[in-house]
Amino acid sequence: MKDYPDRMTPEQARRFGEDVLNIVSQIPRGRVTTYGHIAALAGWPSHSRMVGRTLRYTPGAEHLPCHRVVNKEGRTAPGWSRQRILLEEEGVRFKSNGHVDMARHLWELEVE
DNA sequence: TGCTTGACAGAAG
DNA sequence: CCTTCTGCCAAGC
Repeated sequence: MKDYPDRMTPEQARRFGEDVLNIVSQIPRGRVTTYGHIAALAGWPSHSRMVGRTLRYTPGAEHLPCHRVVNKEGRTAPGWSRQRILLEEEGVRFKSNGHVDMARHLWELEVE
């Protein structure tokens, strides 16, 4: 019974970061995916917040399609209004409440 | 060592 | 629909 959370070793953290960037680079144009999905694919389902941290603070993430990552409700990143513009330029539709129409654009990488 | 901060998620009101 | 709270967990201070 773990009454304490698993902690990432430096090696696991490094690997996690790689996987996150790797997955983000595969999001197709005009589609979006979520922080939670990426975290789960990387093997750390409870680390959705770490995905956001990685994208924001990792140098080099800017030239990846990180604007295609939104939260589960289709909300864009707080304080990054340009994200919406970038998505709309790819044809992503937003609902009247300002959220991405997830039913239409959600993309999930399949694993065999 | 302890408290605060988030590019999150889910539940509650 | 929106706000607020709790759980989450690495980073900052």
